[in-house]
Amino acid sequence: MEPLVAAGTQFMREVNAAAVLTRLRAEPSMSVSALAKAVGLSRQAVTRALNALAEEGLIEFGSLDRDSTRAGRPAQLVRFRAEAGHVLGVSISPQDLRVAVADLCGTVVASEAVQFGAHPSADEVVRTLLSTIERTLAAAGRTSLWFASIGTPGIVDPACGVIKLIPSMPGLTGDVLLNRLKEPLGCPIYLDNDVKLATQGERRPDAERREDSLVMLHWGERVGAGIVLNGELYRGASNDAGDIGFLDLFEDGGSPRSRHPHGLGPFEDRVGGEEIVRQATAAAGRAGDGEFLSRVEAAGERAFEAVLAAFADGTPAAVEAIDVVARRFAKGISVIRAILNPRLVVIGGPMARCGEPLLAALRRHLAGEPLDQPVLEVSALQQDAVVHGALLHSLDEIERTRFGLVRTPLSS
Amino acid sequence: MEPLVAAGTQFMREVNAAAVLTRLRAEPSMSVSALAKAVGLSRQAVTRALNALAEEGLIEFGSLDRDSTRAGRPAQLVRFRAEAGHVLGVSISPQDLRVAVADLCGTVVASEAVQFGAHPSADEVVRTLLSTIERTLAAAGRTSLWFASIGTPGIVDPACGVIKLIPSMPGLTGDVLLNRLKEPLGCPIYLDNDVKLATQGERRPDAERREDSLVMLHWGERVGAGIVLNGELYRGASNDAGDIGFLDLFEDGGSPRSRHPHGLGPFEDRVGGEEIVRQATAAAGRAGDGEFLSRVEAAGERAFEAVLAAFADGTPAAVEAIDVVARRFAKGISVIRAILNPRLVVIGGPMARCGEPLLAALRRHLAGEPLDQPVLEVSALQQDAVVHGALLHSLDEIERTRFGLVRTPLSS
DNA sequence: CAGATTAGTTCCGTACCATACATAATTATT
DNA sequence: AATAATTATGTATGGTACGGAACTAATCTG
Repeated sequence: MEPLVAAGTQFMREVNAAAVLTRLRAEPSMSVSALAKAVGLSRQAVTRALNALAEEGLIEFGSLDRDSTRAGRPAQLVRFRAEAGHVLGVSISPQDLRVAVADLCGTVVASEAVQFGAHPSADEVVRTLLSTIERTLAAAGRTSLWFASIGTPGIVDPACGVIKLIPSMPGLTGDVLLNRLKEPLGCPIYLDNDVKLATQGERRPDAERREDSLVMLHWGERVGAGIVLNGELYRGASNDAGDIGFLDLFEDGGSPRSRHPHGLGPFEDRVGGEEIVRQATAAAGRAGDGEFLSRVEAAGERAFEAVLAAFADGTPAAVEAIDVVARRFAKGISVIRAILNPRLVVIGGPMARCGEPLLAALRRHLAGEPLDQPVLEVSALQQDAVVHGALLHSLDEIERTRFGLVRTPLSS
Repeated sequence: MEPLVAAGTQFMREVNAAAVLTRLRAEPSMSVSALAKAVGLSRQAVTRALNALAEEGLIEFGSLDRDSTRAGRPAQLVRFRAEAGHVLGVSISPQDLRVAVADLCGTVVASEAVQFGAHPSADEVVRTLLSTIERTLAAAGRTSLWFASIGTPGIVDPACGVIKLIPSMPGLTGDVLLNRLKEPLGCPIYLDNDVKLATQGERRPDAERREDSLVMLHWGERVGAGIVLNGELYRGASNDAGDIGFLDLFEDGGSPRSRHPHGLGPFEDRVGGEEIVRQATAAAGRAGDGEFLSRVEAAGERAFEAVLAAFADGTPAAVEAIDVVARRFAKGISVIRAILNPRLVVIGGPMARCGEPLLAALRRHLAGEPLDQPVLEVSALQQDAVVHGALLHSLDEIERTRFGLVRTPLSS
């Protein structure tokens, strides 16, 4: 409800061009007359708009519609040129790097993933990123890049593109990433927390989006939530809404450990990767499963992944451990439910690999709750969730700034 | 971003009229030239828009600007006719009824409050409501009513104006209220839960509204929350977001009572009015304060209010009791903080009467939290919070439907 | 009282859209 | 095969809203 002003009649044309384009983007191709009928304008108004759009390269007049069985002069087909521009989605983590390029319809035209060695330096990350992006763009063909969205762990301020805190890759703190990518990419760059971007990727794509509400729970070594309400990401007053690692739900003093080991919050401490490993080894010790114990021991830093793999195999100690933390995690979900009442809760992050058995455990622990519980899912995209969310964010941004009504409004 | 279509040049005029009106509403009166400069249109365009608006009765050409010290022809002043229409705000509770009428600028021009006897019947409520509205409207003078918003306890579906569940006044269940008011009021009627309406009243009135986030915690016999995020009320997937009475934070089994007495949720059971009375009598028993005990006893159904009054007087047992529940309540706030990170938390409902001492207790219990905590306030409007929120909602609705850009768009 | 200054009004050209009519290309009918 | 019907496109005309320039109106200043 910004105070738009219709200064001059070209405003009208822009409104109509936006409407025509929006309608056309929903279809592979349409005739001018069909567009006019669908959009509610006269044919000639649509033609004018289409000419302007063709000038911009956003649409293309195709061949005649010879396939139609109907009588009469065949229609001139018009097509949205999805290849007129491309968007980039990037996911950065200490383990790997994922890059994808999509056209303006969201179709992924090229993607690549690169694994890092242990503890890559910031410079290595940036250089690998640049070369990977270059290769991916080359694979996508000669394209103009319109927007790039990048997800990283840690605390990010998307307004100025600055990484505030990133313990797993401290070298990326600040505007390093933005500065070194700005020139090579030559398009607006959006930086945000990976969980928040991934959450946007889980939104409903259809018309009901504005009504949608969902919470994505990243569950791994640490725990964090991305929150989408009324169809848009909610950030919170100081940009850390969804910091549920700091939920303090278990005051019964189950463990005598220090309050916040390694900077973990109370909830993470009771359901995160470290606790899962602890629970699993304890369970294995009770059951006398020396084979499993030594396997976890051998995994060293990757003990958590070893437990997850064992869970997939059905190893009893791992199953028992994950059931223990699932009970605690369910309590977190019930709290989120009471406050937010979301339609959907998606489990993402490493724990998503546990799949349906994990969901079953969570549902079991939630069964006694008095309120109706949200739909529970495991992220279908797994490791690609962040890249996917980043691509969708880029497309949203394009839609808002280039295809939307709010293109050249004069504000009062 | 609805697919608006500019069909015909009159669309342009409507957009411009809306812009002119929006600008004018921010000022007591303005000259045409000043408006043109402020809005970015030519003088003629503004004049045309003003003529149309004057036709509708929304503005008025006033006297010349004789106060101006500047040289030249004095300007013709234009004024927004706030008295062109009025809106109604109503609050219904089992104890009382509050009605207020405001003009289109939100200035309250008449209001009235009526106390009920114990347990009024639905018919009594409706009849009292009708006569009170009639008196209030009469006091406001000859006015046309544009919109009415009504807040009631219980579960309300605002989309269809139906009260789903209202244990304190079961006779109002269903569409009774809507049906009996529709004809006499002769304007759109909006029904919603009282806490949700009151919450909207606490939103920032300024331009930052779209960024604002706040939680209003109704704290009385029962506990519920209203949530405003990104400047708009958040309802949740099944319309019961903020049902924090059902938070289950205290699993240490402090009390051996049955799980959900009187339909109360676990959190309400540990911080609500009944528990406060229990704590207060227990404390008085320990301290041997027989005078206080008998005062509470004598209050009968109003024991909770007696304890609140005692707290205001500084009676030790009441202070002690409220400190106990404040500790528990603070835990609820910290959970809300971790998930939502709101800018502001407002305490409303009966407990708001405890004022600053209560806030001090809550802040004390929150001091140890690792995350920065939101601003804590007590509702300044107290019992008028719901009427105020209802008025604001009515005005918002008017702004959206009559003053906004989205007036007569053709949708595709 | 003349000139300066600011405000409001009138006229005209431009741009947009809608309606109506003419033309083009195809299918169905005779 | 010629003609009618159908559908899509292209072109002319009229109405309306905007902006700019020129003009009129009302006040102040010297």
